[in-house]
Amino acid sequence: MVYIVLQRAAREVLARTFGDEGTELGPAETVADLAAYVARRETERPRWVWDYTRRWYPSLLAGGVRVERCVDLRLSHAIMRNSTLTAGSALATSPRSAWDYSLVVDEPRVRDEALFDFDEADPIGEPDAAAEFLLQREAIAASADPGRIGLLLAAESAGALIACEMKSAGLPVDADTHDRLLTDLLGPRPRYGERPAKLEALLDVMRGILDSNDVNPDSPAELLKALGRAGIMATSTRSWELKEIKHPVIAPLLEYKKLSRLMTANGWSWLDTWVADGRFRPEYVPGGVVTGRWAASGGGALQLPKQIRGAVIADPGWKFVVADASQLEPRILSALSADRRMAEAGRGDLYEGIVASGAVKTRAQAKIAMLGAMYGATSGESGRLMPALTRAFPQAIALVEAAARAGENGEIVTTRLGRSSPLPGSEWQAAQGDAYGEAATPQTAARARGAARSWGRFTRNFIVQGTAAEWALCWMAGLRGRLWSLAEDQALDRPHLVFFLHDEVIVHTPARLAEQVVLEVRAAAVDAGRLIFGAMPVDFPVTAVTVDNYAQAK
DNA sequence: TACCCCAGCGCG
DNA sequence: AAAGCGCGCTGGGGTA
Repeated sequence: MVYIVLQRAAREVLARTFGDEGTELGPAETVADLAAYVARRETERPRWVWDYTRRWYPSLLAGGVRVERCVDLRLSHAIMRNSTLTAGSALATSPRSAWDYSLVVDEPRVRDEALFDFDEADPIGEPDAAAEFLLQREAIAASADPGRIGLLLAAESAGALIACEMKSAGLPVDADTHDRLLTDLLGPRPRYGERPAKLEALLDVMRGILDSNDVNPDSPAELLKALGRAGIMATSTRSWELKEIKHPVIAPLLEYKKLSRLMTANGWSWLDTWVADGRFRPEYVPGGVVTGRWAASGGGALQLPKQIRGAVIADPGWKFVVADASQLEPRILSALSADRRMAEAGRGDLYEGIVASGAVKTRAQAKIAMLGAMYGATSGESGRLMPALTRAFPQAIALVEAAARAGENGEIVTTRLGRSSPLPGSEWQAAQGDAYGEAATPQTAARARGAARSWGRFTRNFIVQGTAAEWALCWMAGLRGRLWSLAEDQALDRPHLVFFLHDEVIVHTPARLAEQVVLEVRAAAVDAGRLIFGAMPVDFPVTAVTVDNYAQAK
């Protein structure tokens, strides 16, 4: 494997080539035309090593240059700084440096988005990418499990490439259809600052029932008061609480809230702001969530409501292949814990399998029980089902229980591939101290216990959600390679990823290749399971459908 | 005016 | 069903 480390200098880019052993191959090169250089050396199939993919790759993509693989030094650094698999390495024990700052929200240098669009060196000074690269290679080599951490870093870096490519391609959104969907539900687009007809009509109905002409349903505090005056003693205006109340105003109010939400979050102004040239281009943020899931910013990409998915329409002659990993997190749990009985139950529909095992009576119960096991439910139906689930699958439940105990004790937990949880913050530590200190009271003890359990629920879920995120990254990285091989056209004329949502992807593909894409999506899922869990016989079935618009996928 | 926090709800 | 995990966005309402 050849690694080419790119480094911004004052006016140009410096490229240094390294071999597997960390030995430098040949002299450093000064690069004037980066896109041309990368395109030329990409034929060697190197790993491009750079500080931050989002800083380098968009301009390459804009120049028509796609790369197969990279090392994102900042994302890799963030993982190895915390991972129990690299604890004790020079990287993990060194003081915080520039390599630690990019993912810290409060860090002033990243507040300025322009920094990343800027094709020049950071005026504050460029950290030495080659030195960091060698430090990382050393940490991987000395790791307790180089294979796992290496796979995680490769998958994370592939994710960084995919995030840029998806933004570059964009998700196709049809403005006219979006407008029609809104008009059907809300009435025609109102003038700025006005409510659409449907909301206005519902408001009239509510005001009539409440006998109040100035109630503002958009203000929870005001609404609560108005409900109180009408004799409705709710403690909040949350929909699920209102649903339990029998009163004529509830039905129009719930409908108002639903439609109002659509209007504000994904209405006309959403389209104006976030969709341009028929494409929705959110900023995906790999590693943006503490568990390793992606975050996104700009238009709420990961919350695209079902109501408007019909406006996500494939180009003429193209299709969407919408694929999601069925029941991913419980399957991850059975693989992580090597619980063969749960793996057996997951041969087909996992929840039906749990019913067949005799643990619970209905599919709905199986689902609630599994969610409770992974989230740490203690009460309600979910809590009541736990003992039966534990009897049926002791090995799987023991794994999440151990993770919960670790968190309650303030310890770290680690995913399958090596992403470790953060330590609880100083407030948490202080609360634990208060429970035993001289000033301890029943109140401080209860607060400490509550905080401990809460952190335990976090670590319990961390290993499952985090390992599921690793699976999804491996799935998507493998799929990206497979899609690329399906055609010989220009990048955007080949099948390509346009959307990712934790356990679901959308591929935009020429219609003639859709059937093949479905096969690749499934094959990539099989690969991902093998890569991460080896011979452990856990199935990761994928539901994949070929559609013209996103709403047609269930 | 510019921020910050909260309540509420969308997604997995 | 409304207890338990992780997010981002909006409008309201407060403070500086």
